[in-house]
Amino acid sequence: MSTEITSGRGLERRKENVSSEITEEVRCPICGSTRFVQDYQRGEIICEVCGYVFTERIVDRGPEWRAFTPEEREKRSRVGSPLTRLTPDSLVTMIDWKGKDYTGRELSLKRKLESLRWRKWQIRIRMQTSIERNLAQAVNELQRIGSQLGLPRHVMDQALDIYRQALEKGLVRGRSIESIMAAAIYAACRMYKIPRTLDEIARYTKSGRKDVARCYRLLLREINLRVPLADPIDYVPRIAEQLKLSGMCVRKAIEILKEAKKRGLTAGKDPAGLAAAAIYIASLLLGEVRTQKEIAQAARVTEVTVRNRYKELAKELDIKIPMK
DNA sequence: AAGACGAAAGTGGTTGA
DNA sequence: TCAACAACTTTCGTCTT
Repeated sequence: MSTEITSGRGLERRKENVSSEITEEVRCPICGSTRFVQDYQRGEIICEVCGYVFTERIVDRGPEWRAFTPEEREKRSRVGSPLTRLTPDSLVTMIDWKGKDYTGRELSLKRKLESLRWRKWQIRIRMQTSIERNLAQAVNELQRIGSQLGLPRHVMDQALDIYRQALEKGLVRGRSIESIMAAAIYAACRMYKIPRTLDEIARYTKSGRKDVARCYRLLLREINLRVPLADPIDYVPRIAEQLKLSGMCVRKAIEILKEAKKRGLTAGKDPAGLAAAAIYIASLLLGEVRTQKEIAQAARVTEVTVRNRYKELAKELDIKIPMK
């Protein structure tokens, strides 16, 4: 495909493309789907697949729209505190389960069944919309945290999927959307072996690390997530990259860690500390010396931890550290 | 002077009664 | 809910290069 940026015609064509993209080819930024539900009353476009809510308003929908929507929309598009419901439960007609009509007369069996069915659907629909609304908020959080951490798309998808499961199981009720979402993100990172610590993720939330950790454990317990144990090997490339160490050094460090794992030296130890120690040893063996302090900073642990781990590893694996 | 080392006390989280 | 516990951090003094 050739791009004609220099010619006038090319520019025209590009303009056309852009405008047609906006009116027709809208894709959901979360799941990429092109199917949407339009909610004119609220002025929202909702992704049919993942429930993402576009904040852009739908334009030109009847005269009375324009009259009252701007501030309405202002109110609704705000992120943060929950929206006040305009129609409290007391104002909504609720179909009840008693088989009587409004005068108190018994209904026929057929009518009874019908009314039960209606009631069922009413509850279902209401649940559906509350889930959607919650999900829309959650997606906002996901995007915010995810973009700050620079997470790839498939991890965000996984996080959203975990969150939706949690929501459907009613685990979010009574807890903040933010912390459950943070926990889901953490779980997704672990599943895809993307080394992000709980601290890094919790840093971008208002609800501290403790809360996120509690939610994470809740998710593990209630949804049977298959999250592999944190592996120190996953941390190696990132730390080594920060320290500008060679590929040889990375390979050596991984080799050390594999051996350590085989001998059961890694259980219960902070994976970042282990990775740091292995890198330290590898760097000494290969003459690409870095100080304990540098490595500790890159791995986000203290020198003392690096030291303790490296002493342990060197002793147990019989590695002789060459003296400079 | 900088880095490595190790001891001691403190911290936050887990586990089991 | 509490205490015991292991891992990790902080701090600091000493030794080595």
